[in-house]
Amino acid sequence: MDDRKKILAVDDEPQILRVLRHILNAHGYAVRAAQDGVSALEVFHEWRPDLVLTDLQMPEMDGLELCRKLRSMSEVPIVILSVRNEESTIVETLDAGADDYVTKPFGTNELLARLRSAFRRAPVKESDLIEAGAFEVDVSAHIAKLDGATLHLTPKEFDLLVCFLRNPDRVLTHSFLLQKVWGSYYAEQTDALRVLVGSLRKKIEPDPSSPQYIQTEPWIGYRFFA
Amino acid sequence: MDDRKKILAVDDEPQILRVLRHILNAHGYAVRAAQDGVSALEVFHEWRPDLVLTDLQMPEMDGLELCRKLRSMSEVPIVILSVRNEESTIVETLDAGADDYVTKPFGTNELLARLRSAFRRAPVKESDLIEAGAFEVDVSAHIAKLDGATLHLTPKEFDLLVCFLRNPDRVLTHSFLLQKVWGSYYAEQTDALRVLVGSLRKKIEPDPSSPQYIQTEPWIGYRFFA
DNA sequence: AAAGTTCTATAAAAATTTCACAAAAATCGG
DNA sequence: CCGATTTTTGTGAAATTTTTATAGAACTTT
Repeated sequence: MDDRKKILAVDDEPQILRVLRHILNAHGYAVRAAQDGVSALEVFHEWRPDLVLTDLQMPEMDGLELCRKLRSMSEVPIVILSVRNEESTIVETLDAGADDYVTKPFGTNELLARLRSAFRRAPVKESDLIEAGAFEVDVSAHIAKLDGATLHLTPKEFDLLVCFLRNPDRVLTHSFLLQKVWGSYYAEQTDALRVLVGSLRKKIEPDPSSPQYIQTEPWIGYRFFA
Repeated sequence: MDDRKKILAVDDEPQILRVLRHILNAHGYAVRAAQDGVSALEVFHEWRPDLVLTDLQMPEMDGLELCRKLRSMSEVPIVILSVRNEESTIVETLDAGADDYVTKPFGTNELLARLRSAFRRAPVKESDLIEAGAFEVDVSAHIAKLDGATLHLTPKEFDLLVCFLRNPDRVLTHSFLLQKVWGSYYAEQTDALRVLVGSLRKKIEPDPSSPQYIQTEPWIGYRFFA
């Protein structure tokens, strides 16, 4: 069995892809390549890489868009490799969910060290199937059931529920939830969080006005009991 | 309750620390500073920051050593901020467990974006358990139990209890408690402290009128016995 | 156009502070 | 040492502040 870590490299220039493949292979990674965002997503679904290393400038779907798409469905580590070094681009990309940003031309050893770092802090492959109490959730398939009945949740509601199911009993602060569900923390979004909690309660609580699963901890956040 | 994220900034130049403190405060972080690795570790233990932002070159204990020490005891996110930009230094530092490496002079917005990114992928704060007598408190999960039964405490009551549990058997002055629970000392707040002690007693004392855990030391403060 | 998300306004709830007054503790003059 | 006086403490309840819930409008995305 091949237990090498799997890296999906995305760049529109075949030459760069060749170089990357060579370097990464030489350091014990399994590599697959894609030349644009759309095909990158296809490979991602089919191959389930452990990390995505991508350029920004690409036809079909650029790196920023790819980043957002990936983040909406996965916590896979994403490292950007780009010639663009304007601060605004870097900020925008990191806020879109990228984990690191390396500018070309890149030092091979630094790139490898940054990849190791990205792998190190990657979430331990969380099981796709979560069962807790009457809940049953398949994360990658985006299916959530309560007492066997399918819940029809929007993407954000789904993310929020997963977040709760993975951290039961403990208080989850507003900022933690904002970060996990929205990807970054902006205090102004606490309104959106309240609304989201409200709509999730409507779908899972027998009596939303006296919640049994999602309890509010005033001033701090919310606490979930399965 | 202050739910700002706590950043420990470490640099031997006071001027840089001032700038960092200013920037980070302005963006909603709570900041504490240290000028060398040894005092950084002390602050870390006492304050439990959510992230450590450190320079490499420092007296007493340099950034690399600090990084290793921190990693041996915690998964706190570490971001390095250094003038040194040789690839070998970056590689060495990242491999010592740093999560990101930003070179000085730094773009403020990029630094902030990299901090957001580091926060985003930070693991759930490791639990910080205090057990004393019949009390069992997990500070980061905000769970407090007495004889196995969950206590339903408000944020200030919780903070006060933690304060007592961390300083058992000795007299805690009013001003000390005000400082710890309210974050600052205003003499007018002694009323609030009295009321708070009263409401905590109601929740933890078998007989609040003759307290066994929280004893008052007239003219001085309170003393807690687990 | 439909679905999802965010924003806004308002009412309700929760926590905190202030306040009044009785009880307890210390101070002080005798 | 003792009682009067002063200061501090405990406590209930009102007042204040802050946070939360929620409906519906506005905005975005698909």
